[in-house]
Amino acid sequence: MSLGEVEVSVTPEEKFREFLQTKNLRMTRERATIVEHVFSSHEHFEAEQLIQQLAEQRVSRSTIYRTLKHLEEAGLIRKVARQDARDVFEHDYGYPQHDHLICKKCGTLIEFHQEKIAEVLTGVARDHGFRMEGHRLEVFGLCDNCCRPPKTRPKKLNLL
Amino acid sequence: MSLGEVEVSVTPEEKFREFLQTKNLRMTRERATIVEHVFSSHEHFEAEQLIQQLAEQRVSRSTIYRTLKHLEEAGLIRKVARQDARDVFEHDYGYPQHDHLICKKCGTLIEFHQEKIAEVLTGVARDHGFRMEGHRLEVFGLCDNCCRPPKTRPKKLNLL
DNA sequence: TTAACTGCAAACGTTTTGCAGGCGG
DNA sequence: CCGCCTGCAAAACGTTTGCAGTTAA
Repeated sequence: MSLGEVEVSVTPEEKFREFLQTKNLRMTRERATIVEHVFSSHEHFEAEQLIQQLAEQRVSRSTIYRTLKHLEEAGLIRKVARQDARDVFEHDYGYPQHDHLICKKCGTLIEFHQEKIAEVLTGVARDHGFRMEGHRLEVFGLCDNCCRPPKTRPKKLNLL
Repeated sequence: MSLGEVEVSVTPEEKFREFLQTKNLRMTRERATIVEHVFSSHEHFEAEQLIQQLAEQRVSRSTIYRTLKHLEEAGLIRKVARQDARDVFEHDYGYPQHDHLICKKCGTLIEFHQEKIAEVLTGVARDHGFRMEGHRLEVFGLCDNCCRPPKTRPKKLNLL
């Protein structure tokens, strides 16, 4: 998306395979299908979407949930937000660190990057003897579009 | 807690009553009981805790969930995190703005305040034409205690 | 060969809802 | 009084799990 990509030496599939090996787990057709699909675009996604999109490739609901867990543990994806009652994921591997503005009205996720935030958090963690491993920052509000309601610009001299 | 309190002119109960009026809702015994209980301490809490603690005061599960929604809409409380599968709430009214370090091991929530974060976010929002209303920042990692595993400091010259 | 994997359906835990009676303003 | 409120039990929701057959290594 807008933030560009990070140079990576290993494909997500390979990285996942390496992770699986360290855990004595196996690369299966289903897992390969899921990683490939997930990393075929940089969109945010939810479990339910994958389930529907991968149904015709014969990947079951359970396998998708189970694999998402592994992908998260492998550091390939991460939960970025919660919308309605569902977890929203995105790539964590091969994608620069960033956070999100979340429109309460239309649900759009706008990515942004601000070095300062990580800096501040590093300091805070140090002050508390906290070993920081990551963070999730959700900024709520109204996006540019939803701010100005009268999108329906009434053509002058209509009825009346 | 550690961050002190904010000077407020209106009690939470009063503020809630005002909110209810603007929405044509009513202050009932159950709602009063809940607000009072929630604001009797500054602890983080979950719905289930309230349900158990207020059972003897005859407040039902449904009423608690329904009231939590109202309290959140009224700006009296906010969701600060999700632990296991449950939402964690805290006071939003009469309590200074802050964020949390969350220990992945013991679940402790450590509050911290950093002016810089709000500043940065204000700038980011402006740049995106985003009308910011609030944010939720969860910093994951290991707390001071859980960092150093050998808490069981073996007394020198014990066995052996 | 064997331990990990899969799909299915049933189970789960939290949160929501329909309903019939109760009560605040 | 009217319309919002409550408790109850059942439903809904996303997610997890037990199981018996399947498959990677």
